[in-house]
This record gives sequence, C-alpha cells and structure tokens, in this order.
Amino acid sequence: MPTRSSISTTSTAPETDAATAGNSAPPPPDSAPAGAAWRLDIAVQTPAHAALGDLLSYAGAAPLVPGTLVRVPLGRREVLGVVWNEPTSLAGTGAEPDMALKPVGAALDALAPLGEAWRDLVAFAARYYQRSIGEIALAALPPQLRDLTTTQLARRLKRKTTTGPVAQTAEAANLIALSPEQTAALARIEAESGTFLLVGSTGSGKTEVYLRCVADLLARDPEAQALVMVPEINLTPQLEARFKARFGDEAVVSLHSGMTNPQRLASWLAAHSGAARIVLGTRMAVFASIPGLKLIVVDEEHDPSYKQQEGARYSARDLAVWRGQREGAKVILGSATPSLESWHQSRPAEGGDPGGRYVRLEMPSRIGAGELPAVRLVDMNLQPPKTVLSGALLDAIGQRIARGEQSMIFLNRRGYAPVLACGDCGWKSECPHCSAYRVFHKIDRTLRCHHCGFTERVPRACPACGNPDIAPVGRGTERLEEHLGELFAAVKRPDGSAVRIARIDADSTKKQGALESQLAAVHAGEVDVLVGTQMIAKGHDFRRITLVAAVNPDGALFSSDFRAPERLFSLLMQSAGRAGRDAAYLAAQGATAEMWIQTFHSQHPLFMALRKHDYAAFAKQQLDERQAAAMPPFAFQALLRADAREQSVAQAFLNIAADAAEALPGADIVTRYPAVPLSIQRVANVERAQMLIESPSRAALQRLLASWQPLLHELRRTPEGKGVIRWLVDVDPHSI
DNA sequence: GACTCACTGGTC
DNA sequence: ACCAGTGAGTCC
Repeated sequence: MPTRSSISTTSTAPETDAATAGNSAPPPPDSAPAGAAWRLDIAVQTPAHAALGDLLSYAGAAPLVPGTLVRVPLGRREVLGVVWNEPTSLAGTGAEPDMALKPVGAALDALAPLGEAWRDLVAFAARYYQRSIGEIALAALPPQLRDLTTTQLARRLKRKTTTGPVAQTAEAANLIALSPEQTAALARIEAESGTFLLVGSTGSGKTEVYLRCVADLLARDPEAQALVMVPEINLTPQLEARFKARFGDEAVVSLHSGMTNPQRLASWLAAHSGAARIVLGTRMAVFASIPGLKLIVVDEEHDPSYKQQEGARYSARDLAVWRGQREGAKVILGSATPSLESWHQSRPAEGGDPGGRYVRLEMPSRIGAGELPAVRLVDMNLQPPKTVLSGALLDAIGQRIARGEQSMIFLNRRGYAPVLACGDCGWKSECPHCSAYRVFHKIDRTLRCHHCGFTERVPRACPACGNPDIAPVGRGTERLEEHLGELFAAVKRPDGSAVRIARIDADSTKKQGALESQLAAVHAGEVDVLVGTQMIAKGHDFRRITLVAAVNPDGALFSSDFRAPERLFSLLMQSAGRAGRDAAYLAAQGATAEMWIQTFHSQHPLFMALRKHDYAAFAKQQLDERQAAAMPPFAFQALLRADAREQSVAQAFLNIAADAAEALPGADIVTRYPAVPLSIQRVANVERAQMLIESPSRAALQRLLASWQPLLHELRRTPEGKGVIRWLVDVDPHSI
C-alpha cells in the first residue's frame, strides 16, 4: 500500500504515489520498488517477546547513516525507527529474492544521527536486560519525535541553537571555600579517571563537589557535557534551581517523566545538539543522547528508584557506570549509605585481593550542620501492650513543641489502617482481585487496594455477617496523624496557639504542586509535627526539625527479602539526616538533634551500627553474611516470572522452562530454583509465579539467559504455555 | 509493545 | 444498532 511517504522534501523513499506515477502503475504492495538499492536494518518498537528479530529490514534508495531516524511502515501503521547498522547494497548481487522488503519512509534528516556511543549503550542494555534493541531505543527517544514531521522538527531545531561558554553567574563568582574533605575528594576526581564512590553523610556537601566538578569540566572543555541524575522527580526542581543558579538557565535542561511532551522534546534536542551543557534527570536520563558526555553523577546511588520496575528492567546506576566506561566519562556515585554492591566494588586492595574497580572517597564531616543526631532506641518490650507512641517519645516531641521546634514522624504505610476486620465472624477487607487486604482510608471512607486500585465505599456493616461493629486493625499515616492530634490536643505552642500536625504521603500530594506547597508550609514553620511515609525522608532540607522518629521499622529486620535490612538502614540514616541540618539554629536554640526508633529488637546489630552512624560496620556485617550465603554482590541473579490465570499454570511453565534450560550452555554453573508464587501472589486476578536463577559467574548467567529466550518463545506455543498471559526476565532483581 | 480484528455480552 | 472489553494474531 502506498503510504504517506512524502511528508519530507528530502525523503529517501522513492515516490510511489499514484499521483506521480504517470504511465507507470503503482508497484504491488509490500515489494521493494525498483530504485531501492540498499537494505537497511532498522530498530522499531517491538519487544523481545514478539518472536521477531531484533531489527527489521527495509529497502531504501540511499544508504542512510546508522543512527538516522526514519519513518517505516509496520503492518498497517507507520512508526518511527532508527537505522541501526551500515546499509547493505542490494545492487548487483541479484540475490535476496527471499523477502520482499518494504520501502523506508521519510528520514528525519534535519536531526543529526544518533551517535555510535549511544547506539552501543542501547545495544548493551538490550542484550544485558534481555530486551529488544528497538524497545530500548524507542523508549529512550522523546515520544513527540514519533509524530513530528521533518518540517515541524526543523522549525523546533531552529528555535534554540545557542551554544558556547556558560554564563558567569553571580553565584559562580562568589564561591565559598571548600572544606578540606571536599577539596581532597575534588582533587582526586580531577586527577584520576574511572568511577568514584563519594561517600558523604547528609550535609557533608556532596552536591557542592558535583557542582565544582561540573564547573571545572565545562571551563576546561567548551564541548563537554555532564549528566546528573537523582532518584526521584520530586528532587529535580531543587537540583535544577541549584544548577541554574550556578551555571545560568541556558546551560541546564531536565529530563524526567513528569514533563510534558513538548518540554521533553526541547530538553532532549538541547542535549542531543550539545546546546545543553548539563542534563539533569531521573533514571530515564541515562539514555539521553549526549554527544559531549564527559561526566556522569548519580546522586543517592543506592536508591531503589534507579531500577526500573516495569518494561525493560534496567538499573540506571549500573548503565551509567557502563556508559562512563564506554565513553571515557568520569562517573561519580554519591551516597551517605552506598549500595552494598558499590561499597564492595570500591573496597581497597588488601592482601591477595586487588580491590574493587571504583575509587572510594569519604567525606564524614557535616558542613554547617550540627552533629549527627543522637539515636535513641525505645525498647517496645518494656512498654505496655499496644503502645503506639512511647511516653518518652511523646515527652520529647512535647518539649520540641514547647521550644517551637519541629518533629518528624515516619511510618511507611499510608491510609488509616491496613486492614478492616469484623470481630464477630473474622471477615477482613480482602481485595476480591488480589491476594492482599484493601486499606481503609478514613478521609474519603473508602477501602482501597494498593495493588490493583480497586476502591469501594466502606461498608456500614460487615458484608459477611451484618455485624455493624467492624474495626480498623493496625495503623497508617492517617491514623497516626489523628492519634497525634488527640494526644496533643491540650498542648499549646509557645504563643498559646494549638499544635499543628500535618501529613505528607502519596495521598496528600496527589494534586499537582501539592507536595511543594506542603513542604513550603513545613519550611515556613507552619507545622509542629509532620507525619509521613518515606517520601519525607528524601532530600528535603528542613532546617528546624530537631527530632525524627521511626515508629515501627521492625518489619524489615526479618523480611524474606535479603535486601530489606540494607534499605532500612539507608532509610533510617537518611531520616536521621533530616534532623538538625542547621548548626547555627541548633546552637541558638541550645538544642540537640535526635533520632528516635521504637523497636522490639533494640539489640539488633543494624540498630547498634545506626546508633554510631557507622555505615562501614553495618556494611561489613551485611557483606560477610552475603558472602557466607553466596548472595549478591558475590553472586549474580535473575528472575524468570510468569503470569497466568492459574498459579499452577504459571509455575508449570517456569518449571518446564527450567528443565529445558538443562541442555543450554552455562547451565552447569547456573542454579535454577523451583518456581514459587510472588509474595503478593495475585494482582488484578492474575496469578504470578517466579523462579530465581543464580550463578557465581555473571557471564554464565548472561549466556544462559540469552540462549533461553528462544526456548521460552517456543514453550509458550506448546500446550503447557497456553494459559500463560506473559513472561518476563528481570536481571539483577532488586527484590526477590 | 502497539496495534488491529474478530468476537463477546451488555445496553439504549 | 452500538459500544467497551477481551483474546489472538501480526509486524521486515
């Protein structure tokens, strides 16, 4: 079928429209026109799932350069694709009658082709995470590129082409002196190449080190660009403000999924053209086209958000390290509590061990901030049963209120109560579609499933037995907020007014800009006690908070997920870092910052290490355990997951797949565990099962996964694979 | 993965 | 008659 191939005046597709055909009939559908002398291998958005090749072949009249964006017909649609390989000439060979190639459509040749380094990154990510090149490549491009014509694109490109030296801002002209630790870290980053792990406690001035590195780089090399990543969209505005103040508005662009399509396109084009010297963003930014890339910063590198949890399950931090190596760019991984992988990778040489590949740089001191808060452990075994907030903690919060200071209480569970239950018949608020309870949200009187979204009004009486007396079990942030309101109802602030309690979690911040305004209220001192989920633990710099409390963190201590303690430790350290950020304020108040933890296991080594703010001790203990049990980073893992209507079908698929893998290369040093249900077995009426695959050799694991893929496609077509809705591979999974 | 198509069952 | 929803099949 002749397609709309003439949107570009520089189209490389031959004119096939009947209007131009004159006496010649249009060519038969789906065949290469006579003028097409080149075979082009093109990446389009097809998943590895589809039993299609990675790249699709098209016919072209001209040998398009690899990296060129083109429109191509795919079925009855026209889609965007990327020319991937050097074109193959069809002229003269006379061969290739086996397949009639469709002609390529218009090339977006107003745009510089995507570079080889970018294509290498995409190809590596596709291979490593077992996806198709096209899926990764197209997901990395701004969505709007798909539906812009060449002329529209040319117009966009004309708009902004200002490149050159970055403006000298007022801030850049008046820098304060660095601390000795910052100076030393900076000097080593300047002097050496490779990947650096910058370990600095909250308030140690890591961001200033990033800023100086970027400044030095941009001053030294007029073409150079830097990529700076943060884990969450929430953190990009303040980072952007900081970088723009230092380098001017023109030099900085952001890339994250919260932006509108036109904004994303503009940022992407600025990065691709080199006009933007600094690209800030979330994990997706690791795939941005940045031709002059010389420096990558991954802030809070331990944060789980760097791991994409759907589609292509890549780790932006790991890809950043790979990309840095490939492009000869320095990589700075920054954290107060590094991932155990990065910490291990930065171990110094010792005895026969040559040490890790990263350079470890430590900045233990806090600048302009008080001492790290004193950690107080409350043994809940000594409290009356069902105590929510211990008397000592309440007293401590009360004292802060009396002094006009702020407290922050932290509970990782939103809603009013995680379960609603009937005392008579034992009914519980199960979700009819998931193997989970629906959470009671008192504010709008709903039961909401946090997994599938299923929401209903709270029933007036027990749906099973009619008993009107159904009660919430356990507590979430809403209930804690309410409870605090009651406890402090009689307490007055220094000026005699009532205590102000606020809550920040995913529910309170759903509306656009709600988080910003709520944070602003805390900053302005309009809140005395702040309740929230881990959302409030990250990044935000509250100057007047002098007490942070974790009410119920024990769950993670004995979780079946071996990474749970690591996550808890970093979360608590990060939360502790929220307290006492302003030394001058503390001194003026005569106050000390405190971190309170209520626990039934006050002797647990995790808390012992936390009390001393001793990340190294915690990491050593965890790494010893991991080594003894042959777990990451001493082994490499992948998950094979299958979804089906029936749990047995999903498990059977995995187990048959495991048997089939027996004969594959590498199978002898790759352990395949039996298929098990996921911890939340059923979501939205889909049963989910997974199989852990583990090996001491990353290469062997990779080899096995790669050769497994075609078997899995085949298996799905057999009777055993019939009921499988989908299957997927997660390489280096975060939670198992 | 994104799409189309054929088919289903519910509704005005 | 007209849909939303769903499952199967296709894509060079």
